[in-house]
Amino acid sequence: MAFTPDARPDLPSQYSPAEVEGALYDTWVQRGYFTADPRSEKPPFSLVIPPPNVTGNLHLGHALEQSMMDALTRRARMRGFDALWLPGMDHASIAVQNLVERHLAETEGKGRFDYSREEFVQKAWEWKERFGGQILGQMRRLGDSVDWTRERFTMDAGLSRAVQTIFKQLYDDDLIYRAERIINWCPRDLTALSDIEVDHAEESGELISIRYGDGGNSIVVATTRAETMLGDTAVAVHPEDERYRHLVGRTVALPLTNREIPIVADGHVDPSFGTGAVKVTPAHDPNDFEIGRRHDLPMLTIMDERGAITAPGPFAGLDRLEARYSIVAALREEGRIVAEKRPYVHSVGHCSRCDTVVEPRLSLQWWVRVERLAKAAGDAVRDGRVRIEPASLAPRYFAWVDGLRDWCISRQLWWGHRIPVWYSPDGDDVCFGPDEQPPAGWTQDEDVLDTWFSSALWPFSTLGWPEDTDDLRRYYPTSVLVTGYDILFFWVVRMMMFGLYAMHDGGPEGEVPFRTVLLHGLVRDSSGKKMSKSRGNVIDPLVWIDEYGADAVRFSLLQGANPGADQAVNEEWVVGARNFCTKLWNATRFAMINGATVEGELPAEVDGADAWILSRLNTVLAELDEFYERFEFAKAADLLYHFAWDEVCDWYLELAKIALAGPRAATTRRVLGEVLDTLLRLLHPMIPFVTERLWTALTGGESVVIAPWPAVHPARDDPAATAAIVAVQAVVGEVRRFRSDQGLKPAQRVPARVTGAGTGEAAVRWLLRLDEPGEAFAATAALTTAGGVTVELDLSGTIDVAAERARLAKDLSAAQKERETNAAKLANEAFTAKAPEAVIAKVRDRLAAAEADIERVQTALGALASA
RNA sequence: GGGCGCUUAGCUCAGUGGAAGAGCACUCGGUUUACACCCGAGCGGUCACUGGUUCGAACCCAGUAGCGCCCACCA
Repeated sequence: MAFTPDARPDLPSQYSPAEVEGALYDTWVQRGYFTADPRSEKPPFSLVIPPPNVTGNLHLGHALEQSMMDALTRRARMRGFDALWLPGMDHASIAVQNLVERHLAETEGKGRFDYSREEFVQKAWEWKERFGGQILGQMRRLGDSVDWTRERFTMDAGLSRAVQTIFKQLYDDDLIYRAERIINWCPRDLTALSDIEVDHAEESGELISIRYGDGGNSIVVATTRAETMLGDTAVAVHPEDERYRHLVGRTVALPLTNREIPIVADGHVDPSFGTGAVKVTPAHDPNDFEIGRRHDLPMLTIMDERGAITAPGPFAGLDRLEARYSIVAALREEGRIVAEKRPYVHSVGHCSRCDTVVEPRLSLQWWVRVERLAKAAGDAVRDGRVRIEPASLAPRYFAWVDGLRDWCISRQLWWGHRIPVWYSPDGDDVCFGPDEQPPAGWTQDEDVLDTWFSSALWPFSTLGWPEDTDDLRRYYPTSVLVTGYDILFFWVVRMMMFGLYAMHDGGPEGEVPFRTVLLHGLVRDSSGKKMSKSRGNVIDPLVWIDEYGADAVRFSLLQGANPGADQAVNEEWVVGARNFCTKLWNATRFAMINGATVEGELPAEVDGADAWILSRLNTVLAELDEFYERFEFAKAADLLYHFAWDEVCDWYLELAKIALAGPRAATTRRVLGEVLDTLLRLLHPMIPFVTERLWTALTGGESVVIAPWPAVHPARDDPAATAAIVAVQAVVGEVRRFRSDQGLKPAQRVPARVTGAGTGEAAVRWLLRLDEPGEAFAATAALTTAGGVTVELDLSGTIDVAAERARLAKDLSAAQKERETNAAKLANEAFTAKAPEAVIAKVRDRLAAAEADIERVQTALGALASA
């Protein structure tokens, strides 16, 4: 079978991603492909990037998230939407402040308070300029089709204006207030933290039982935090606890101090825990704070903001931990320690940023009153205005919004949005909007806002809010939000609350920030462990991009992206994805060498492999669209991988080699062009670079970025052609297996008679290296398949009778087992009475097939015996 | 303490009522003119365990064991 190359490919023989990716990306941006146009006739499709923190580098989780978003955006663009993917970064208040502090300590040997606030903030801006650029560069390397003309930063002028505006609205609506409560305090970062910025970990500590008071007036309390006893202002017992009823209302002497504290009855106390009596430290424990409020107890702060004891006496100045040991020792000396349980495992809160043990602390802070906002956020999902994908994660969302407590939004930090409240010299406080000027002599609140406060505005602040802009009208609500399930509480809930509050659409309730929330899982290492610096298993996506190309990294991540599920990654998968790109490269080269074209209409008369592959294209496209609608990236990637490799490359291109040498070569060239053109478009959202390079070379078109998404052509469905190819595949598979079992070298040509293959005979002969039967032809083996194709081979003198007999015996026993299984089912009256007709028919077919198989194998065994 | 999820081939994972799947790894064969980053052929699983429902269970129900995650004011 000979064919003559009639065209030189415009493609080198090897693909080098590094050489083309950067240039392609720059061209896309220059040509404005990624720039959305609010005046466009096209329907809008929009999404905002979860703004990466300006803390340094992107990790594989970002790469996964952005690969998903880019695939969605690029596909929408190809489908004719005016697609906007809005990029940007988050100032990450506490995280960046910590990094800048560490950086300054290392480089200049100074602490935060060695700088003025202005100097420090300036240093943080320098940090942002330096590392923010790095992140944007990584996004370019990955190929993100973001609209750079709309890039935003949470601390830029427009977003700062949005922050101040909504703060004032909430303040005026009495949804922001200032109050003294117990908050989570980080003694290292010297700031308040919200509940979700505290990580709890089981730790082994000690449970110390201490006798308060003496004689008949004594009571034993148990504590893990003996040092806080200096701030005790009561002992609480359960109101119905008979053991202590007589003590309620009396006082006991607090050891190591000369204070008398009351014994109160409170329902919060669990009589079955410990001694059933609990010490009450209202200023240093959230529970005790509540008890204190109910019983009007004094709130005694005994520690400073760094966790050192301030209560006067021998312990003053000691750190909380030192104080604990000293106080226990002192109590022991006084004989007040009744019991010590060590180790005692309990949960301890840590600062999620610096891991310091958090100190509950009575403090004056700003709060968002969340009840009404959280209700609206919950209802929007409950009534279907927002869809959470996968739906199995919705309960987590509800559990959160339905139990949300007021949100502490003030932070004692410098890097962030300063709280827009000013104090008069008399101490009055007034909130000012962005266009208002506080009177001279007033001073602004020192605190900044929780970084999630500005993040919560991201879907509309980035589009111009509070101004009534074209972008805002057109792109809000955004189409979909893609983020990790671990960010559901931090970010998604808050965007819902603020979006519904701020984005009024004439109705009583605002418009949702997005239609769908798509939650992805975490990227883990190859053995399923979480990536972390301390484990040393963090992988920099750039390293893999350098080695295998951005497409390979993207595709391997998407291959593992099952909705809501974590995924383990390892380098071998990236290698596999790289190999896939190479495969596409070579397939396209092959097509071009052989004159594949996209010029002109497809011929009306198409048959054989050409008809089959066009028919398959329809099916694949329909399945692919279905997977995309359900955000099944892994399945979409798998579908295209197998279609491209197994069907297009392994079968269609091989079969095309025959057609290209025959009278229908022109048709096949056109179909080859059509198939690769379509395949490359379908793959482009996932692997943009290699598809762009190949598609432009193949078609001469401007760019696949702006090429239309392929359509299903019902007229190309061809069940007959499909059945014919399936029959060829079946017999080819069977004979290949036979040849392999017989130890025939692949190149060994064998005389054979082929019957029942129709026009597929040439293909069967080509693929199996079969010669025409000569005059001395004597069939020594016959293979028939379900498609009705028979191949008789002449292996005179070379056949390994024993090997083939063993093989056939194995087939026979499998077929017999199959026959028995299905016959038994049909003999079962319960089955035939209750099973659906389709299932029964299937079993009948299988029985018939098994019987045919048995006959075929027995015939073959007979032929073998006479050979 | 409460809630949720997982357990399928050596590894990482699909499959949620009608014949056990993929990728990688492994074995054998290959200088077939797009591709060895390749081609062809294979090996490999009582679907954690025990019971139940059903004509039929990897899939539904109950329980057991192991692993993981989330929430929580475990003094």
